[in-house]
Amino acid sequence: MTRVLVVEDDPRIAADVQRALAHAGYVVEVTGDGENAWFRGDTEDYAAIVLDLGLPRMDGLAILKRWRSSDRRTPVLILTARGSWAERVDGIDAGADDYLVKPFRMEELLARLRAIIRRSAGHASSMITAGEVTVDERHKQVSVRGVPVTLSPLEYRLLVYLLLHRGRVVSQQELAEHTYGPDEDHDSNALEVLIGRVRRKLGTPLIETRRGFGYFIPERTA
Amino acid sequence: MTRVLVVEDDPRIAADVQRALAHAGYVVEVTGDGENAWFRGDTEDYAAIVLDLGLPRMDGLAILKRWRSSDRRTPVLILTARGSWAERVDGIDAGADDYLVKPFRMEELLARLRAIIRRSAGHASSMITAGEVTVDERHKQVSVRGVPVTLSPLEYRLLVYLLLHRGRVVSQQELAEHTYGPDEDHDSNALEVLIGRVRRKLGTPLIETRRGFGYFIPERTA
DNA sequence: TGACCCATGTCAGCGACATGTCAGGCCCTC
DNA sequence: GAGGGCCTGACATGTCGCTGACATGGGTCA
Repeated sequence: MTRVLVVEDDPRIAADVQRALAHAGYVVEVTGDGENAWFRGDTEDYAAIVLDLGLPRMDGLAILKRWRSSDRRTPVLILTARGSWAERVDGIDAGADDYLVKPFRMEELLARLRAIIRRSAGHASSMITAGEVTVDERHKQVSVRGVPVTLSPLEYRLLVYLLLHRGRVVSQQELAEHTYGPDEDHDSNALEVLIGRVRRKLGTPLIETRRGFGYFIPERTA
Repeated sequence: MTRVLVVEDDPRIAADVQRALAHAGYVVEVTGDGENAWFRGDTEDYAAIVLDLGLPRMDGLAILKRWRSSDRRTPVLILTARGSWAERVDGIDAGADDYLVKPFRMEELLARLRAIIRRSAGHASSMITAGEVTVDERHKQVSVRGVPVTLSPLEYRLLVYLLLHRGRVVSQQELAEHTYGPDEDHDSNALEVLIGRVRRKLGTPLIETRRGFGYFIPERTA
């Protein structure tokens, strides 16, 4: 099963692409909204993302940069109306894996998509491990020393984000943004409570507190 | 000797397909007339049938349904100009074994034809099993511990999708998209009701709920 | 045509769980 | 040792998913 996210606000193109991809055997999800796209790309697990530049609400390049800066390495294929060289460079710089100018032939989209998925196949693993804790993205399940632990959606998202950024201190604000979504006000201590619950469920010291800076999961745990 | 019937009224396409199939070693018969196609499919014995929708005199889907309702199980590959999801679903529901959108590459037609012929040769590749539940995709039949269970079309589609993706958590949104088709409004709890009905009919715990994540069928069931 | 049947959607209520809020306590830091 | 950052338990509220009952609507058969 191969899931692909299509981010495109023109409904006609979106429908065409969706049909072609579905027919090629992908499981396709479509969104035309930038915020939504960013959030899904950040929290869900896709084999690849087809990203239109020029979206309402949030620019495609901005979304891509945010994914990359938070370490989501899902391969991204950019679509753009204009084919200017500068824009192409911007896209590649922002971390796109390939680039396609509209209008394009559907076969070409399919070919390029296959290519970037194949290329990325060597990297992606859906298991994340740190210390005694293992996260299985396919099952959305966490285990400690092999024993399954049930986390709620928010707890899960928080833990995965910290794990993806292990070896680095993650500030409360950053963590909140990636757990709850963007532009959520947070003056409360909900995040601290959440951290506490995750710690208790894991039952093993994993998430460290860096007083005044944020939270931290060590890179190598013996 | 492998006979294939091609039902296609566009003479150019018909000629192309005939040439390609003949070249691939099939014995090819062509007709562009719906009545005639139905009659031959009903009385002759083909390894497979390539069926264009949108024929004069008798609609392709209607032909297919008549064959199926009189128990002709010859594998059918549908051709259609439009690739709408609804149409695809209709085709599959009517008993088509596969589906191809025009324009298509001849290699793809050949590959899919080989696939449905091989599948129909009696191999179990169209059987899905998980735990005590078995689904025979060819005959669209579900049984639990060998006892047949009757599912409605929607229930069946939902179950098959979950089974095809067993070992992975499938979100409600994804499941709804593949059960009802894309761009359907989804504010109701119809999907939950459907899940409930499938569970009751199966009578055995198979579909697990991952609260907040989606539904899940385990990969290996003892 | 009318009487039924089946598939499906809708709704309301329930129970369980998820999450936010708050208050008090701990502990590090200066 | 005072203050602020962080933790934790208890509680309140919200949300999710399940279920039974009913409504609807398309098909079928006499």
